[in-house]
Amino acid sequence: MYKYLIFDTETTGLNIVHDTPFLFQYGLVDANLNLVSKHYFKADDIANKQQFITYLKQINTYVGANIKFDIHMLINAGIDINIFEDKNFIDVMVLARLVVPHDKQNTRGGVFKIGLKDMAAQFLGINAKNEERKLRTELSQLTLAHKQQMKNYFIQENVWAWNNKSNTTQTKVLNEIYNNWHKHFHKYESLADARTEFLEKYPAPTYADVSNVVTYGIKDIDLTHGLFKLWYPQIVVLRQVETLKRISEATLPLIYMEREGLTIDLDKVMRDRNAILAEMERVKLFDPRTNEPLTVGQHARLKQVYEYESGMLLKSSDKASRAEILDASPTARKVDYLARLEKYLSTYVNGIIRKISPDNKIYTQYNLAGTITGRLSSDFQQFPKEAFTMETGHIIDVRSWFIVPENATYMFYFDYSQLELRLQCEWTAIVNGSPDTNLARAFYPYKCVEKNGKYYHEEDPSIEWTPTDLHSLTASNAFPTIDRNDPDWDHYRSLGKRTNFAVNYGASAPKISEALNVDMQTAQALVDGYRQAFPGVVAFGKWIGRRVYSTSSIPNLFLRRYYSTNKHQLQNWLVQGSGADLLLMKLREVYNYIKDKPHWKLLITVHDEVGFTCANIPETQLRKEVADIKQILSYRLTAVDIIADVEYTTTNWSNKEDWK
DNA sequence: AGCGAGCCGTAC
DNA sequence: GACGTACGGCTCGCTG
Repeated sequence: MYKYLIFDTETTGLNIVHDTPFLFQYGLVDANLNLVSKHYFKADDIANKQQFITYLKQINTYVGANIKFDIHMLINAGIDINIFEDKNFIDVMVLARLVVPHDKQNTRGGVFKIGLKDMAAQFLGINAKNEERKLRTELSQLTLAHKQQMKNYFIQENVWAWNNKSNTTQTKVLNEIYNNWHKHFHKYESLADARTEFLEKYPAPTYADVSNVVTYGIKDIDLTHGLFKLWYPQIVVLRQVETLKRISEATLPLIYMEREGLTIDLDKVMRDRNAILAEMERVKLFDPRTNEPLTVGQHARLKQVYEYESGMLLKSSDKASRAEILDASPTARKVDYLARLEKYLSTYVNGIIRKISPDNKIYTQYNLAGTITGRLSSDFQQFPKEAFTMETGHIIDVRSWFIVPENATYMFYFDYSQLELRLQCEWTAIVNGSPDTNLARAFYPYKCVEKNGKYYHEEDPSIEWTPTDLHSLTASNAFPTIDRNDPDWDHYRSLGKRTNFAVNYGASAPKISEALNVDMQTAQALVDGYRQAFPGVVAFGKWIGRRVYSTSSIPNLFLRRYYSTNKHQLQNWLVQGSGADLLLMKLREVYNYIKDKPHWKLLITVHDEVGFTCANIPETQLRKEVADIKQILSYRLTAVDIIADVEYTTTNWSNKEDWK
């Protein structure tokens, strides 16, 4: 009788492993998508919880807004994770991405607001923002009171050393301690114990302490149902069934991955933090005109300073602009260094300290609806690859902080090789009937004749096949008079490489000129060199240009449809989105493979790579299973194969090396 | 004090 | 209209 179960939780916080729900809301929905009844119960209400679990078991399709988060909360509330095996997960945020016309989602410069309240306002005409505002206002009042209570506690415990200072100073100190402890704790060591004791005795207020949380929570069931009823039928109409199913099947693997977390070498993070703090203490920034202190974030003022020191007009204060006046501007040189220190301290060091759990792990959520193409997004996607050496010689290597967890021996990284280029090659084959020759020859001896185990170009058998050097090809087309043995060839090849990337992303000559800092004539030569090298890709673009006039949508290689007429962006979406859907599909397949092999655990995924931990198993078994996973991840297209390279480490992420 | 836009820097 | 997709931190201006 009930076909769909909508649920939502209100929780003590956002940590997917350590926070718990205090309120559960759910709704029962029949086959006609009508909401039959709504229910809620508190965490200690055993009888109602049992009833809810019965529904969880009976009903096969769950509906939610950011449903993965609520599944985590159900697990944290003690509900058996095995209940969720083989269920269907429908997330209204995912429905939005599949159903709302993509040109409408694509507010260039802005963001498509995908939060429940925003979508309810936009698509249901229901204004639920007031309830949310009321909730936030009340919580913020409770939090302010709690902050004052903390100060009083410090005074009472005789650890508050600022009574003789101005109110402004005291407020600043209190804010640093209360709101931004993860940034400032090194300045208040003598307070650390008292602060911990206070927070244990008097925990910070949460949504649980707010008066309207039940009405707020139950309203979310209505909003979620409203969007579900509006959009779910459209999934069939708009031919997104396969994609919704693929996303649903990737949901539980991602939940397991998210719960694994990343293990941090906190001691090393702290050592690096101290090194950065000391260096930032040494290198201070001042406005040369006034001697006032400056921070690297004051872009507008810094731009004035750069112009003052160099006598040149700049269009920005960013790294590229600084590069133009580096010799003339001491401040620009200082900012180059200081901005990097600041970035590493704020975003990586303090960011990890803010997020780290008592188990020395950091957790994240992979957003299934974060991108227009279908890529996952997460805050694990931008940890710097390169180490950076400070002027003191101290090396900051962010990826070295991520270590093999205690219950494992290895971390493995399966990284798709040239994923998007291969997908682009496949597209050229699909739309032109045969793949772009030079692109295909980068991957295999396409249109070659075999002789004695060697391959020779079909059109000129005197040329032996070697994988196309795509970047040199563009460069030699653009600069036909420059020989590959020229001492400056590396420079020209680098221009070719950057052009290939930029043009694949849709750049034309003006942007090439700007980005590569070459004149328009050179930029045009590079673009022409690209087009001469890859005529199949050019034809792919033209094909899209025709298709947008004849159909309302174009499917990617895994049948996710993009409802758009934007030829320029579609050319990228079809490639990037195909990679995204391949990854979603493969996450499920490797999940199925390791299901009966608990020594393997999903660890991380970033667009074209999947990471695992593995316990200490016999070498022959390990070799076989790594080969199996590599095989599962590979995918045979019509024109080219998608394959994964394998790397591993027994120490930390930075030390990973090729698996042989 | 809270919020949002804009800027910058990091990833694939 | 034209270098794609993201996320996080900081500053600044606006609002109440």
